[in-house]
Amino acid sequence: MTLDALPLHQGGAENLARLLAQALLAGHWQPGDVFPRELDIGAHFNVSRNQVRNALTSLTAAGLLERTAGRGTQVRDIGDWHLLDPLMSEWMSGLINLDPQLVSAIYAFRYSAEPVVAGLAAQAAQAEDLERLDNAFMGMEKTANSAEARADHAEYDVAFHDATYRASHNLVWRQMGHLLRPSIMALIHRSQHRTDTLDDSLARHRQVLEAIRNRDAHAAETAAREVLRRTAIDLGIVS
Amino acid sequence: MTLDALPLHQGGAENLARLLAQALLAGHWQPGDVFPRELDIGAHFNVSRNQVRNALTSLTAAGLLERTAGRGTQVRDIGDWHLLDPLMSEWMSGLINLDPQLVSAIYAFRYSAEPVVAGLAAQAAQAEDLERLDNAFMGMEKTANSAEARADHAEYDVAFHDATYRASHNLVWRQMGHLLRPSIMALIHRSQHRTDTLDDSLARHRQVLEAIRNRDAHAAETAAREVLRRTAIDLGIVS
DNA sequence: CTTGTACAAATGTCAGACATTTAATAGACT
DNA sequence: AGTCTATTAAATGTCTGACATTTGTACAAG
Repeated sequence: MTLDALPLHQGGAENLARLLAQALLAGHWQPGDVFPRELDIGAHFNVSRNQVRNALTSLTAAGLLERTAGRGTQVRDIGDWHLLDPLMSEWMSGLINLDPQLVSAIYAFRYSAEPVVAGLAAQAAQAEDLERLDNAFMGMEKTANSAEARADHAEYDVAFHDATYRASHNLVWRQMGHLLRPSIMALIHRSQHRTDTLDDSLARHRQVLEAIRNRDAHAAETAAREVLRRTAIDLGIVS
Repeated sequence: MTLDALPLHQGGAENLARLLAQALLAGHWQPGDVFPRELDIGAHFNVSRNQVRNALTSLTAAGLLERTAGRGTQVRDIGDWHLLDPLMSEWMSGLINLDPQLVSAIYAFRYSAEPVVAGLAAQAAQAEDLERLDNAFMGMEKTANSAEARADHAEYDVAFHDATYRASHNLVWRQMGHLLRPSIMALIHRSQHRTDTLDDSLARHRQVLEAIRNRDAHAAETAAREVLRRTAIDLGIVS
């Protein structure tokens, strides 16, 4: 893999890190591949070696690369990537073509975790949490039937899940929800959205909301599982 | 707060970052305080400005600091810290006096998450996973009855939980297990360890191991919950 | 065939100058 | 007196070139 396929970069050093990270996340390099040298990267994008080093430092901190003096830079195995690193989270936002292995791993995690979170939310939710969930759900309803509001619909969908994590009133789960934001967004963007599937998705979200409002932890778990089953169908993981 | 109270630093730039981070985690600076300038830090520790900048870059990435050109470096609010950042995890290891609020939040998270993880492990564990769990458990047994092997016992305990997360064969859960390592270690160190409670703890861990070996997801969930109930008692959260 | 040496290539580090951003200050005009 | 503007100082951000250190390789001596 060479740098030629990458789009031209413009802006600060953060953009360079983002650009390279997204190429890695999309699977343009295989684990074990040697990464281009600092000077080559700098020459290709016409930036100083400093900026290249700053960008590579970020990628290394996120576990994407391994650098050793004299040997060069290598792409690390996916298992070593720091998926929960906020940097990673930021880079994944806006990225549509995720590595399929990542997509299924993130989906599997959410399928196991979100029912628990919804259950906790049913026990711990307060008035302001319910308000957040309500707003997000109403936004989803409002934007369901127009094609041009699709981006807004995705935002409300993410906001709904974020509000669920937040309603658990646990610091760790709340961080998880924040970190998963872009992943959830990516999953939503990969989903097929026809009119009938959207109606079904809305109905399942509504059941989560109602269960949390009724403080019924068991029902919330079940409903959250149903939402994710719908997601699996839309993703093409199952039919 | 000045730098004078900090121990002298020796070694690479990583040590400097660790030193400053642990000072922050110990509460030596209050949120909103201005952090010393690059040149002052460099002069105090007798290192180049480059090393200081590298260290501060790490702390900024972890959400501990906020730096703006011209204004200086500020300590961010605790709510903005990236608790799940691998860097943070590394810096927390070795710190014993965790914030009580943090302890209970982490315990609550584990109580909700680990049963699910154990269930996944029962479904997905392979031969090598069982071997890791076996080794960790046998280590726990071997070090249970001697006071001087207490540190080793804690290591095996942590290894057991890490192996459980790993056996789930999910990339995200595996990362969680890795990130929770120092937190789990801190919880173990806070626990009371008398002989009878240790026997009870061992018995409950054994049931998790057996359930995973028998591929019984439901039993694994229940057993994991029992292990954490024991932990809660040892922590003094419940009696 | 092994070992040692020299060399090349890559990342790591340093020092200094300069750029940019921000806040404070002094001064001029109304 | 008050307010706007220009200047200055202080901090972080960036660039550049040189040098240090680590690693892999080629080659020759034993």
